[in-house]
Amino acid sequence: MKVNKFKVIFQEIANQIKSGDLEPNKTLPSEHELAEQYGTSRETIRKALTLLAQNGFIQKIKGKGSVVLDMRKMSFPVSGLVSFKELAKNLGKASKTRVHEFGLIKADAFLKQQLNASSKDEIWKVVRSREIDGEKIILDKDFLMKKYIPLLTKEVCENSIYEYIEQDLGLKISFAKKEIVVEECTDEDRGYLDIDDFQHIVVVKNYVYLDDTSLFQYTESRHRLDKFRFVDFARRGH
Amino acid sequence: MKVNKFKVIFQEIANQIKSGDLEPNKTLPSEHELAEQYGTSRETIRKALTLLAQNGFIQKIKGKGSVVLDMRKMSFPVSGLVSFKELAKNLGKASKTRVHEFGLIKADAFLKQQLNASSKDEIWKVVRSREIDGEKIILDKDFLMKKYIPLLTKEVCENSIYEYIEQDLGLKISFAKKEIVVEECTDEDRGYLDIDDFQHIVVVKNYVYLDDTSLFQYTESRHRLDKFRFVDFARRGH
DNA sequence: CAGTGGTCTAGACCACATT
DNA sequence: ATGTGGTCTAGACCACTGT
Repeated sequence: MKVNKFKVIFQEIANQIKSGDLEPNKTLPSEHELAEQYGTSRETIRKALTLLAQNGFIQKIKGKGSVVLDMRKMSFPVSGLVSFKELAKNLGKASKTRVHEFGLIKADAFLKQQLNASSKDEIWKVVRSREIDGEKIILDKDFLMKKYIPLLTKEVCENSIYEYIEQDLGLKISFAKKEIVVEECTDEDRGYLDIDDFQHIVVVKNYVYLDDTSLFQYTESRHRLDKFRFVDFARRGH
Repeated sequence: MKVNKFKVIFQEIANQIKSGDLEPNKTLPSEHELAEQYGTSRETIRKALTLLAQNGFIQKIKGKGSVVLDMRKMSFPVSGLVSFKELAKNLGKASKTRVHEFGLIKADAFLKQQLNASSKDEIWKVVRSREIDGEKIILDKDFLMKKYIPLLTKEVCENSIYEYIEQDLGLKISFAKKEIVVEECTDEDRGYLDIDDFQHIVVVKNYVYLDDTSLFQYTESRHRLDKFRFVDFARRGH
């Protein structure tokens, strides 16, 4: 495993903040002091602190120092690019995944557009429902290019597709375009989820790319209205 | 105005990508070449490229180079921390703002919690509707601490509160916690917006902080279901 | 092999806040 | 005046990709 000093320092300080070991509204040691403590150069410390600032852990104030932000008020952002398994683990709730559809299909017009696929591309289609605290509230529809994922099994889909792709296939999931909209419920939604009387459903559309910029997955994550929650930390671009 | 080499380089390359001058899927000149071109050190070039990567303009690939991503497919993220005026300008649509409520109030229980306010804190309350293409579809409810914004006028609210805060007051809006949920429509929503038959409304809650980490604003931006759209660019686990 | 980006260093100068 | 973070430099070594 590759070690990066600045990532290690980022993690250590992040953990100290999460555990409350470093208290909100207090300042960290100065960059100079940290450089001495960790036996690195100041620029390396600065890379770690930049990561902390980007993730909402600290605020750097010129002339003063790096102030620890109150993460409780932040109720941590899960906005990025996380699999359901990782998310459920963070939430610490009982969750259950059911695979309703699983197989290889040809790209139709819709998928050709979403995935930049050609007519002869084969695509894995997976439909899964997610049950949290006894209610089926999320429907995940995944479409993965066979070109990049040659083999997929139902067992993998019951666990975590991302875990399989990253750990077993050694591919690197890198970035995604994410879009959140509200649509009318479909019969499919009503069939697989506990929709109650809701007429609409929140749809999170993801276009997911690998390391080498190839688009390999299109995903629709359909959330029951009342259970949807998206938390983000944003900085203002100056 | 302060000039930062790496920000200038970031802007220049970003503009070249936006204009199509630099084509998608081609690589930028190497960091070494760019350093020569701009007459800077390589680390400075790297800061600019890091910004480009974080904002979805390029993908850096070890051993190969920095590949220009296809921003058309990305249909520009407006996820961050932007005022409605900035957003409307980006969209290029006809928009109109109406101020329905404007005044100073005392912090009630709800606001005390949202803004960490005490009983004697005074708070500006502003309620505005936003009309786009002839339809009133967004209701913005703003609460600002008088402690940080001593004076506010109706005219400012009709233009842009952020512009006033940043340009006239010289305060720096720095970061925000953002939360997106769906709620049931209130009578207030129906009164000020063209809600049609929708039962629910998308609510974006913002807790906005200044430069010195003080929480100065709580905002609810209430969007009609069918017109809501949130686009984001996300990178996986740094 | 040469060329690329990734990490790290030791030092410099600046702008800002506090004393 | 001192200490803080912000920017920038010139160079080093590494890991990865292509030929």
